[in-house]
Amino acid sequence: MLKRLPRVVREQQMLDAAVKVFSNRGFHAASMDEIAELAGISKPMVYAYLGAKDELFLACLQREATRLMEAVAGGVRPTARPDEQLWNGLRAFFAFVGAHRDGWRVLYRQARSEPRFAGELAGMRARIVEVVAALLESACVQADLAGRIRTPARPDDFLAMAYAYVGAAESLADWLADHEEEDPEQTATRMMNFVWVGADALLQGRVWRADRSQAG
Amino acid sequence: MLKRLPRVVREQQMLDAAVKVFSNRGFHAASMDEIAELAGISKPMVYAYLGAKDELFLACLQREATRLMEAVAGGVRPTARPDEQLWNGLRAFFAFVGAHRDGWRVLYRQARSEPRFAGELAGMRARIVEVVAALLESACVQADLAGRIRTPARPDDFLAMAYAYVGAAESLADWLADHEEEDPEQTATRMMNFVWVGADALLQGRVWRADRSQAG
DNA sequence: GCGTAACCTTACGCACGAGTAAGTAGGGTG
DNA sequence: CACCCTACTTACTCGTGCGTAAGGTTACGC
Repeated sequence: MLKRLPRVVREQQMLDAAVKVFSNRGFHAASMDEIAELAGISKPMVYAYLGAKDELFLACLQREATRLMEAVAGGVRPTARPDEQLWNGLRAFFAFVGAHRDGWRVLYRQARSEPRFAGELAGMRARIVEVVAALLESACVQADLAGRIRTPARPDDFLAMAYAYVGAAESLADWLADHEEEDPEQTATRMMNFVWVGADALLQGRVWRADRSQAG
Repeated sequence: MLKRLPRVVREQQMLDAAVKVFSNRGFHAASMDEIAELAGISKPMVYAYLGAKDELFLACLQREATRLMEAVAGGVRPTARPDEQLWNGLRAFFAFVGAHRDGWRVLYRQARSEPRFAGELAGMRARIVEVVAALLESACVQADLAGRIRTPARPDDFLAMAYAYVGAAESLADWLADHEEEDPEQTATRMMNFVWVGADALLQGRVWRADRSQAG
């Protein structure tokens, strides 16, 4: 009719449309017809290029996840101090989410609630948690050299802490995704305060216990 | 056939079954037939007692949310110190999630990803965030009386912090829901350390800034 | 200028699952 | 014992939406 476009271009248009529709409707309620229509193409083209609904969703997932990872990795200088690395990573992360709210909703909500894709996502997530845990450990080692550590931490503790931090970040990101007016930079600052001050205190061996308010 | 049971009993059986199926399959993929079968009853009974699929899901949501709220409220002594209140609340919260993993998955994942129910859930969540924010503020006032505060905090800061904490807790709870072996008590301890030590440091006016590692 | 391959369409089959109509059986009350 | 109300069933209708068969059209190589 109007324009005949090469495959690669159409594929991106389809993925754009799919991410939008999946984000707004949810995986099941999203219809292939609506995705096709929004992409300005007919349904069989979607099947021809990107396969059935599952495969299409996975393609969305992978594209968005890759973009996110690249954005974060691109924002971090590996030679910087741990807190600077964290700060730059968080800035890049929240900036990305702020700019790709639909993508984030697909990644974080849809993929998670569909048992079929939860595994795929859990894997990506686990990698991030490990990176954060490694960052914490490196910060800890650094602090140890400065002679500030009082409680030796076990690997599981780093992992659990990293899990909690990642969860907190996701939660803030999720909030950001639904609040058009929120500034990603400010969200990142909040997260950084939240994480670093707490982490620093923890790394100095301060521990909360049930019997008294604080020790260390 | 076998047993004729009073309505109230059947309703609970149906809700039990519905929570399980919604949790395992997701809202859309869950079929009324499967729910009915698992409840040991035929489909029209479900419609007769609890209405259409939407209403059934909402009924699940409300039952689980109410139970959760009651469990947490029952665990907290309002006269205790803020950190003790928090500790008891977290203990009750994680204990509940550990004991009702299916219910938690329905609340946290399904409701969230279905735009139709997201609003309902967001309301419940907002109430929790407000409670946590109030707890933080009361802790802050208490600290202020002790003359430890150096940076005056604005209401938005409490809210954002509360949001991050709630997100971290949800994230840990979500992890707990998927890990049969994890002990809820330990999860609560981790969260408490994470929250309280960080919060205490923040309340003492320690702030992270981009230019230097720390101030205060 | 003509084949052919890539791009693109309309129009359908078909399964699955929500919701219902119509009717059966048990147990309490007169 | 006749009544009736509540618990319960089988056996359907019908919409919705995934996936496809079969065919049309543009661009490009030779």
